[in-house]
Amino acid sequence: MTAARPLRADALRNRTALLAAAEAEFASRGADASVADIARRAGIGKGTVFRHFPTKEDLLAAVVLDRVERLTSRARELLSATDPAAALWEFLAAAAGRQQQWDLSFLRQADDLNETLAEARGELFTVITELVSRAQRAGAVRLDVTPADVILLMCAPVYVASFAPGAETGLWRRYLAVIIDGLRPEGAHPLPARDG
Amino acid sequence: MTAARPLRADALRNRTALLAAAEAEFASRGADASVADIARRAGIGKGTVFRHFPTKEDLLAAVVLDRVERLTSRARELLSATDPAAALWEFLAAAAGRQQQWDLSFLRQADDLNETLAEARGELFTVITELVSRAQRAGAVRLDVTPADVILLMCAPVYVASFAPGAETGLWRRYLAVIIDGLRPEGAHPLPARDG
Amino acid sequence: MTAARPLRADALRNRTALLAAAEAEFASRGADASVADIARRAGIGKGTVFRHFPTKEDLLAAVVLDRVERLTSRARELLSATDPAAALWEFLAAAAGRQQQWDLSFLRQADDLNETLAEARGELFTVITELVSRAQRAGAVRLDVTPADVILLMCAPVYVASFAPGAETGLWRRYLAVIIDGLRPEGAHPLPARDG
Amino acid sequence: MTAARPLRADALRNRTALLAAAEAEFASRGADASVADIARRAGIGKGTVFRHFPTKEDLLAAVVLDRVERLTSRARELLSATDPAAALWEFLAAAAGRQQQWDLSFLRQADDLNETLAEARGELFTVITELVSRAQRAGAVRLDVTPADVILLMCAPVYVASFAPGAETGLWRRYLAVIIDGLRPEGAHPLPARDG
DNA sequence: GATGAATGAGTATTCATTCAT
DNA sequence: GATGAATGAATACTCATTCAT
Repeated sequence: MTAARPLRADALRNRTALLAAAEAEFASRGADASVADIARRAGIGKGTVFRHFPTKEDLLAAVVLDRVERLTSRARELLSATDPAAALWEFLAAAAGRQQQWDLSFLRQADDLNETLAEARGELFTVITELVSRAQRAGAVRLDVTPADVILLMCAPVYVASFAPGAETGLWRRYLAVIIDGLRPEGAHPLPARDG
Repeated sequence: MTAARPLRADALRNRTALLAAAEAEFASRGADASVADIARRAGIGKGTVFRHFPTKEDLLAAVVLDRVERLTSRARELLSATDPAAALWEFLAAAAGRQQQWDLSFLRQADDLNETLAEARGELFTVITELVSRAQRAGAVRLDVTPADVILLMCAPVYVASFAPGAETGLWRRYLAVIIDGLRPEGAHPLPARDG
Repeated sequence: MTAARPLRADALRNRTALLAAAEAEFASRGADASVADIARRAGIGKGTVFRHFPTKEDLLAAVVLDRVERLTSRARELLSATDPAAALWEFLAAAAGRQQQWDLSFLRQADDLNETLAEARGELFTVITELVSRAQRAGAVRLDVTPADVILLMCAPVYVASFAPGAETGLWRRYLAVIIDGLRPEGAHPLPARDG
Repeated sequence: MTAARPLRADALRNRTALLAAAEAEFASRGADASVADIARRAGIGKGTVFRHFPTKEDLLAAVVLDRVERLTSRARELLSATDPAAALWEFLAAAAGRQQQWDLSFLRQADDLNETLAEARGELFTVITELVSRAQRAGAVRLDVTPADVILLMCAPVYVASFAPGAETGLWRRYLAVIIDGLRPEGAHPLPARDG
C-alpha cells in the first residue's frame, strides 16, 4: 500500500508538503478547496498535484485516510489503558482535537469512496466499538447507546464550537464534556424509539 | 433601502416564490445551489433574483433571516408555556426539525454577514436566553451552561445525524435526547475551564 | 426543430457569427479547434458559446448539420435537372467546393453523434442514391459502383488537393475530373471483390 | 548533427523501439498520440524520447521519414519490373497498404517541416515521376496527368475508405481501382484548366 | 546516457453577475 | 419591472517539455 517503490527524495518532500497543504486547505475551505490553491500553498506546481494523485478526490481521500489511520492507532493504544472510561473520554478528545475545524464528512458517502479508505474506516469502527463496549461493561457509558452513536456524536463538539464567534480555541472541550455527561448512565432518560 | 416602499403585488409574489425556492434549493444542495436553479424553481428569471437580492449571499442571508425569525417567534410562544423544562426541550426539537438536512452554518461568519441578520440573531439569542434561564431556575438545566452554549449545541443533532448512512429520518431525535441528558443537572460533571 | 422561440435579435446575430467562426476554425484546425479560439474569432465571450451549444461537440454537430442540409437541398434541386450525368457531376463539384479544406469526417462515427444529424445524413444519402441511380440508368456511371461508393469518393478531391503545396485553389477540380472518369462505364475494369 | 557519431548499442536499440512504438501509436491515435504513451509502449522513459528527438514533431517527422524511405525503395525496385503499368499499379497499392489507417498528412505542411524530410520526399517524387513516365510511355496512363497528380491521388483510397462504417479492411482496393481507371487513357475526358 | 518528477500553458465547462431588450 | 443573453473569472485536468537525480 505505502510500499511500491520508495519515492525519490524530492518527490517525497513534495508529497509531504502537498498532503500538509491539502489538509490545511480542506480544513478551512472544505472539500471545495481548489487544487490550484493547494498547490500554491504547498509551493509546487499544479501538475505535480495530479502526478501524485490522479484526481482531486483521490487527494482528499489520501488526506482523510491519513487522519483516519492516525486516529485508529491512537484508539488502539487506548485499548490497553487501565481505566476504560478515561480511555474513551480521552479518545473522544483526541478525535475532536485532531479534526480541529474540520469534520468527518468523508465518512458520509461511505460507498462511492476509495476502497482502502472504506477499509480504514472499518478498522476504526472496530476499534471504537471495542472502546465503547469496554466502557459500557465498566458501567461508565449508558447501555442504550451504540458504538455507532458514539462515532457520530464525537464529531459534534468541534462542529458546534466552530460556530462560536471569536474562535475561542478550546471551546470544543466544553461541548465534549456536555456530551460525555449525556453518555453516562447516571441521570439517563430513555432514548426515543428509532426511525420515528 | 431595507424598509423602503411597499412592493408591487407581482413583485411580492415573486419575492415569496423566490424565498421558498431558495430555501428548498439551499436545503438540498447546500450553499452551492446555483442561482439559475433557484430561479427556475421559483418560475422567475435569473435577472429578477438579482433585482430582489443584489448578491447570492444576500439571498442566502434572507432565507436564513426568515428561518431565524420563525424560530424566534416559536421560541417566544414557548416562553409562556407552563413547564419551562418541557418548553426548552420542545424548542430544541423545533430548531432541529426546522433545519432538517440543513445546518446553521450561516451563523458561522457572524461578523461579515448582513446587519439585519445579526440583529435577528441577537433577538433569537435574547429569547433563548430567557428560555434557558427559566429552565435553569426550574432546576431542569445545569447551571454551568450558558444560553450561548445551548444555542450552539442545538445545531448538533441534525448535523451529526446527517452523517449516518441510509438517511434514517428521525435519527436526530436520538442525539438530541443524549444532549438533553447532558444538559440536565443530574449526574453533571464540572465543565472544563474556558479557553484552555 | 429550428422553431422553438424566435431568438432575440442580438442572440441571433451572435449565433450566426458563432457558427461562421466555428465552421472556419474547424475547417482549418480540424475538430481540435479550441472553443476559446472560436469565441475570439466570433467576437463573443467563451460563455456565450456554451449558452448556444452546451457542448463543443454539439457545436460541431450544428456546423456539420448546417453543411449537410445545404448540401442536401442542392442535391434535391439537381434531381430535376434534365441531364442526369451533368447533374451528378455538378453535385460532386458542389460537395467538394462546399467543404473547401474540410472533410466529411463527421460522417465517420455515424452512431454516437447527434440524432438529428444522423437523420440529416440519412436524407442526404437518400437523395444522392437517387442522383446516382439516375446517372446509372442514363448510362453515365458504371454499374458496379454503389451510391455509397460515390459518397465516399466525393470527399477525396478536396482532401487530396489539400496536400498540394502553395494552395492552388481550384486544384480539386482536376482530381474530381480524374475520379469522374474513373466512375464512367467506358474503359472500366472490374473492381476487386469486396472485403479482400 | 544529422550524420554524427554512431549511437551506442543500447541507444540504437532504444531508438529502434521508439520509432516502432511511435509509428504504431501515431497510426492508431493520429498525430495527437501522447509522448507518454509512446514511451511506455517503447518501454523507455519519457526523457529518453526527448533525448533522441528534441520535439514531438521531430519524432513524427522521423517516423514519416522512415515510411517515405521505405516507400521510395519499394518504388525503386519496381522501376526494374518488366510491365510498367503493372509496376505503377502495384506501387499505388503498396503506398495505400502501407499507410493503412494512417494518412500522408505529414506531407501537408511541406514547407515548415524538417529539411531531411523534404529531401526524402523529393527523392520519392523523383522515383515516382519515373514510374509514371514509364507507364505513360507504355500507354497505360493518360498523358494529361503529372507525377505530382499521381502522388496526391495515391493518398485518396485509404482516406476515403476510412470513412466507411464497419471497418471493411480491404475497401481501399475498391477505390484504388476506380482511381486507376480514372488514370487510364481509355475514356479519358480532358481535365479542366489549372488554377480555375 | 536514462529516468521520471516537476512544471505551467492550454482545454472544456460552470456560474455569479451585468445589461440590452 | 422582468427577462434571459452575454460575460469572464474560476475549476479540474492533460500534456509537451525541462531538469535534478
